[in-house]
Amino acid sequence: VRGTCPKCGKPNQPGDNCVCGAAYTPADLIDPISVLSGTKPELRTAPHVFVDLEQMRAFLDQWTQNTDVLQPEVRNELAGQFLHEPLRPWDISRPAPYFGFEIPDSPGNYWSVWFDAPIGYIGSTKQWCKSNGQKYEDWWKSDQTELHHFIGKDITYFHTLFWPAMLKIAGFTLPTKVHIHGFLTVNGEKMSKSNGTFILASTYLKHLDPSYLRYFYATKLSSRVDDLDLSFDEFSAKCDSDLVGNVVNLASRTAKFAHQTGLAATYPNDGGLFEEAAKQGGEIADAYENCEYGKAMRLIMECGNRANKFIEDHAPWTLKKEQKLDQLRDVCTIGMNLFRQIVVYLTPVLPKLAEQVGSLMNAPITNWSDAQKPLLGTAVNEYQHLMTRVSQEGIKMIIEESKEQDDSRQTADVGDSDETLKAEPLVDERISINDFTKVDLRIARGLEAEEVPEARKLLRLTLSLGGEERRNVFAGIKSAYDPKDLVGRLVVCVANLQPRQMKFGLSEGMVVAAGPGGKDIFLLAPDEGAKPGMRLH
RNA sequence: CGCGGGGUAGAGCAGUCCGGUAGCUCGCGAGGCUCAUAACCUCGAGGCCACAGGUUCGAAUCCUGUCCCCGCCA
Repeated sequence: VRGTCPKCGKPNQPGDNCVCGAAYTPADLIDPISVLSGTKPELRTAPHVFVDLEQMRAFLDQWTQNTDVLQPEVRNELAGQFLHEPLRPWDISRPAPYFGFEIPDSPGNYWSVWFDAPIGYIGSTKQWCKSNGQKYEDWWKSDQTELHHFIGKDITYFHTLFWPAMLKIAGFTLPTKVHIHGFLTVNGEKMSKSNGTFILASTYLKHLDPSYLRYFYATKLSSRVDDLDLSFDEFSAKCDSDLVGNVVNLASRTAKFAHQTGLAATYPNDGGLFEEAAKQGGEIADAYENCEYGKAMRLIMECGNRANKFIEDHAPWTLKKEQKLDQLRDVCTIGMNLFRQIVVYLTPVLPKLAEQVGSLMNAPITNWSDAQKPLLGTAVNEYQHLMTRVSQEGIKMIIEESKEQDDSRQTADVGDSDETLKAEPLVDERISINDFTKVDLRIARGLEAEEVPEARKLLRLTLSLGGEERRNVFAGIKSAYDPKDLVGRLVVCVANLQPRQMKFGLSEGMVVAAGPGGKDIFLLAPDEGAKPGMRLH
């Protein structure tokens, strides 16, 4: 809705604010016009259901301001933005048409998504408990439970005001912490389909290893609500230099030798490097715990720098040339252990790498404390690249492919096979439009459905074509459909088929379905909105 | 004066709570090494820490004011 600003009189302003700085509601606009239809919107009234949040004032003040469940900037924002004046009643209903659940004592109204969506957190726990022999109350009504929400900043107040108020009043476990992240931009801009930066995870996965993205995000994330930019140049540079050039390079430089020498039985003198990195374990763990992932990555990379310098200084390649095999084994034992230690620290971010290193060194990484003690006296398997540099080709493909998903020129290239055509070739003979219109195809609703016990394939259906119009139909879909799933649903039927007497009764039509048969029979169903009796054209 | 956040080398950031030689990664320049995936190591250039005042022996850090950017307003 656009219209004339009620404050300064400037025409063609949006429904909520004007370039003059005024903020208002669409109803305040002078001469409002719908930008879609060009017509004047009409004002309607409808009953809504509200939660009187202000009644939770004392709790919300205390919970948001005097605990550490929220990040400081979020706490401040709530104090200045919402809590400095009486909380407005929260409108939790939406009139039909809406999705979700109708409000039992307010027919025609549905729960607003942010009223019922968080309840899904409880619902999913309940579902999990059901299949794991537990009770959801033991989680959601327990002071033993730690409840952490990780959310984007756009849904801050749902999770910091509305949701805790709901939990509080219902006597449920309150969040231990609400961790709020900023938005993700790509190459410095809002994600956009036309720029190819609206990237689906599935598109990314087709071309690049998820390890890169996981690591990159980790280096950029802190406990603060900062936005995060996925710049592909920085992304490649970071992954190449940190993961390939620093971390994995350690194994690249020593594993080949270590494969020949094995690891020493006692840990050689490394000038305190392992010890130093082991001591940092606590600091790194704290950084993870506090969601300071960037800091954790920085600390870990420092370990890598020190280790690479150690290799440089002790030149295993020279030892190899001079056949000083004991020394070579010692240097490689150190190099591999410093490497493994780093991989342990990276496990939360790079689980796949941890797994690979586990099998490379014949000792799975299973625990944080694996970084505290060197691995000794074992063999090292033949080294293969653990990670490669980020493929620029892959990035290009991701962007290209994302562009193709642009709304304005939709294409679907999902690689459908031609098996179906081989099974049933296209018909060569052409028919006229008149031939086609002779077939009276109608939307029908299943009213009754039952198995025909004596028949191998048949179900008997009663279909409604709207009003009192009924058809008794035998359909060969017994192998694919349960009768109770057909009652109430819409199908497509041939309404003017010559009735035919069968052994089990009179069949007065046909239900159309696709597929070769057996379990693979697929009834046709219309899109939302179709009604029984509508004809197919 | 609506509210919140931010302004530190070309880029991305740390350091700011608890004042004491301005740091990391990438990029750039020079050299080294050659085990490693154009990798690694050393050295260097590059910053009046947005601006202006104040407090202090000492301020990126504390205080006040100004400018600019970003986000939010159920």
